Amino acid sequence: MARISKEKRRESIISAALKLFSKQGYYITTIPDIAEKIGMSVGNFYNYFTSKDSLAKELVLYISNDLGKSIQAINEKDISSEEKIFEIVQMYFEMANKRPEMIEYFLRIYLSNREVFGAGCEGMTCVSSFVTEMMIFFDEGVSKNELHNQDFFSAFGLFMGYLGGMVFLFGEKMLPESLDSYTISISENIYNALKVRS
Amino acid sequence: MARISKEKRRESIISAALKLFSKQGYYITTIPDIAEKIGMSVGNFYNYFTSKDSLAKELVLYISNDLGKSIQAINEKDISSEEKIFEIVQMYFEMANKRPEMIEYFLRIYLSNREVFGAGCEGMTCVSSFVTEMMIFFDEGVSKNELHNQDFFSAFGLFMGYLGGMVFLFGEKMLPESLDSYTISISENIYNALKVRS
Amino acid sequence: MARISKEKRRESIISAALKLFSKQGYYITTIPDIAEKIGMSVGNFYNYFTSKDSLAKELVLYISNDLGKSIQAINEKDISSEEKIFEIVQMYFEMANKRPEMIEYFLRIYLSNREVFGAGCEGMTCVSSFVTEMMIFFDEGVSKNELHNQDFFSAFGLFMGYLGGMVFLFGEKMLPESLDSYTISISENIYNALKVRS
Amino acid sequence: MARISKEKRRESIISAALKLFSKQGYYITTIPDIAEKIGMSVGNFYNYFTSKDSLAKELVLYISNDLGKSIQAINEKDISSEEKIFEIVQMYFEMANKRPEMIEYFLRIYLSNREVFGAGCEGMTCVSSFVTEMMIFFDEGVSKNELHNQDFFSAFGLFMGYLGGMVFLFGEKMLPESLDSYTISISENIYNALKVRS
DNA sequence: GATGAATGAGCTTTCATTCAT
DNA sequence: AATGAATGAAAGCTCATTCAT
Repeated sequence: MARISKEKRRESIISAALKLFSKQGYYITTIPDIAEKIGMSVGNFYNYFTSKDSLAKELVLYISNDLGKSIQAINEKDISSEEKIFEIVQMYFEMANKRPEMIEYFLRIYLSNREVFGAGCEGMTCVSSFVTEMMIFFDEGVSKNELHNQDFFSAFGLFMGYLGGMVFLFGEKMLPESLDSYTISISENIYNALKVRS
Repeated sequence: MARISKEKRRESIISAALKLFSKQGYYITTIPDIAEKIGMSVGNFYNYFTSKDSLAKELVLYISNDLGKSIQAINEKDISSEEKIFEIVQMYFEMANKRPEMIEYFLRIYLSNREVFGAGCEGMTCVSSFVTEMMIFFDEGVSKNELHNQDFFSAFGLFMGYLGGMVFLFGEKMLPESLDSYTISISENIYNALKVRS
Repeated sequence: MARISKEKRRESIISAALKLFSKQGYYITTIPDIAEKIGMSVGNFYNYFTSKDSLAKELVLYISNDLGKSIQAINEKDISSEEKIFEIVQMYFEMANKRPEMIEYFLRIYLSNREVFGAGCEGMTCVSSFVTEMMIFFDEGVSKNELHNQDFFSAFGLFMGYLGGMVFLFGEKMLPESLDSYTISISENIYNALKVRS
Repeated sequence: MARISKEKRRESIISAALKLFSKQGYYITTIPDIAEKIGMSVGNFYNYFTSKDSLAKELVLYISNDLGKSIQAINEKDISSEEKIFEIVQMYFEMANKRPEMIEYFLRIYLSNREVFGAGCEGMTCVSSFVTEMMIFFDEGVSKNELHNQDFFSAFGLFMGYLGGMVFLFGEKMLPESLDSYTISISENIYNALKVRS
C-alpha cells in the first residue's frame, strides 16, 4: 500500500505546510488543512510529526539549512566581499521569487511567533546554519580588510533586515519594480554601509 | 461606577492590548485576557471596540501616528540629513527601550498577520502617517543633495528593515550590548548607504 | 423634561416593538434595538416594561383587543352570517395590508414561541377578547340557523387557520394576486364549509 | 468506538433536533442540548452538520419529503377527491399524534423563523416535495370535475391553514376532544369548501 | 424619569490531538 | 502505516438586565 516512501511523505508534508503557513499564518492553518492538501488523513499526519509546533520548528531548520548551504557556496568562491554581497542579495531575491514560501515563512512565521518557537529554538538554535555562514562571510571580509570591523550583529541586522524589509514591501505590492531590479542598488547600499572606512 | 471617563477606559484598553499582543501574539491573546488586565468585564470591552481585529487595527493607527509625529519633529529641525538619520535612529531605539510594545507590535503583529489587517489596512492605509514622514525626510535629503537619489522604497527598506532587524535581535537577546550603544555605528551605516555618491 | 406623557411613550414602545418583533423575530430583536428605534435609552425602557417577555405578552393583549373590537363591531350589525364572514375576512385582510405587523406578530411570534408566552398566557388568557367575539359570531349564526352546529374549535380552526395561512403565503410572496382579491372566494369557501347543511 | 454507522448517527441527530426544536424553539435549543440528548460531544456534532441553521434546513427538507411521500401515496389511489381529502386529513392527524414533532417543527419553527430559513429556503425550495403533491391532488380533482376550479393557493391556504390551526389548538390543549375525532367533520368542511359548485 | 456603562452567563463554533479499527 | 470519528477545552461575541449618576 505504501507506494511512496516514508521520507517522501514527510517531505510532502513539509512542502505543503510551508506554503500554507506562509500564506495563511500559523494559527489560521489547521492540521486538517495540511493533511487535505496532500491527501493524507489527519491521524496519519501524527505518524510523521508529533505536533503542530514541532512541525513548525522543523520547517525553520529546513529553511535555515537551505539558506546556509547557498551562502556557504558563495563563501567558498574566490571573489571579493563586494561581489559576495551581490551574490547573496541575488540568491536571496531569487529564492523570494521562486520559492517565496521559504522567505515568507522566515519573516512572518518564525520571526513573529515567539510563543511557538520559544521552547526548542532558543537563541539561534534553529537558524544556526544560516547565521553561521553569514558570520563566516563577515569575518572573512574583515580579515581580508574589505569590510569595516564592527559588531557582527549590527552588520547582520543591516543585511538581513534590509533584505527582509524589501521582501515585505514586495509582498505588500508596494514596490514599483520587480525585486530583481533592486539587486544592484541594494548591493551597493549594503556594501557602502559595510565596507572598510577610508 | 463610571469613575473613569470613557476616553480613559478606551486608552487603558489600547495600552493593555498593545502590551499583551506584542508579548504573546495576536491569537494567543484573548479578549478575556485584555479585559482582565484592566479589570473590565468581557462584555464591556465590546462597548469600546466592535471586535478583536478592529482593536488590532486601531492599534496600528495609534502607533503609526505616534511614530509619524516623532519623525515630523525631527524633519522640522534645521539640521543635516546625516544628523536627522542619527536622531531618527536614536528616537526609534529610545522607543524600543521605553515602550517596547510599540515597536514589537509593529514588527510582530502588524507585519506578520496579513489576515487580520487585510481588510481595512490595504496598502499603507494604516501606516501612512509614519511612511509619509519617512518620505519627506528622504525627499528633502535628496533635494538638498545630501542623499543619493534612489528608489524611495529601497531606502525605506534599508532604514526600517535595519532598525527592525536590530530590535528583533535585541528582543531575542542576541545583542551583546544595549541597543543605544549601536546608535552611532548604525547611523553611520545607514548614512553611508544613503548618502550622495561621489 | 418629560415633554411626552408616559402613556404616549409606552405606546411608542409598543408600536416599535410590534414592528421589530414581527419583522425580525423575538430573539433577533434586542431591547437596544427597540430603544434605539424610538430614541429612548435602554435603561429607561425598563421603567415602562419589566422585561422583554412581559412586553411581548402585552403586545398579544393589545392585538387581541384590537381584533376583538373590530369583530364585535361586525357582530353587532344586523346582517346575515354569510355577510359577517365576508366582513371579517375583509377586515382581517385590510389589517394585514395596513398594519401587517399586527397579524404577523400573532402568527409568527405569539403562536410560535410557547416558551415566551407559556407563563402568563395559559390557554387563551391573552387572546380571549378576540376568541370570545369569534365565539359570539359562531353561536349566533348557529342559533339563527345559518351555520351548521359543530364543535366551535373546528369552525374556529378553519376560519383562523385559513386566514392565517393566506397571510403567510402572501408574506412569502407566493400569492399571484393581492390579498384583497381573494376576499370573495375565501369568504365563499368559509361559508360553504360552515353553513347549515341541507 | 464507531459502533454505529455514520448514517445512523446523522439520523439520531435529526431525530433529537426535531424533538428539541419543536418543543423548545430554535433559539432556546442549543447545540449542547442536542449533542447531550444523543450522547455525542459538541465538537462531533459539527462533523455531521456544518452549523445550527444548516441542520434546521435539513430538517424541513426531511419533513417535506416525508409528508410529500404520504400524500403521493394517497394521490395514486383510485378514489374520489372527497375520499382523498379524508385520507390526507387522517394521515396528517395521525402524524400529529404519532410524531408530533414533525408537524410542530413545520408550524412553529419553519414557518416562523424567516431569518433562519431565508438563505437556502427561498420561496418553496425547502418544501417543494410536499407542496407539489398538494398541487397534484388539487389539479386532478379539478380536472375530474370534483373540485371547484379556483386559485391553487387559496385552496392550499384553506387546507393547510385549517389543519395547522387544528394542530395548534390541540397543542394548546384547547380542543375538548382528540384530534382524530375531528377527522370527519373537518374533512367535510374542507370538501364543502372546495367541491365543485352546483 | 432618564442615561448608558457595566455585568456575566451563555451561545455557536473551532481544532489539536487521540484511538479504535 | 493509515483512517477519520470523537473529544473537550476554549475562543469571540451577544444581550437582558442593573444601577450609579
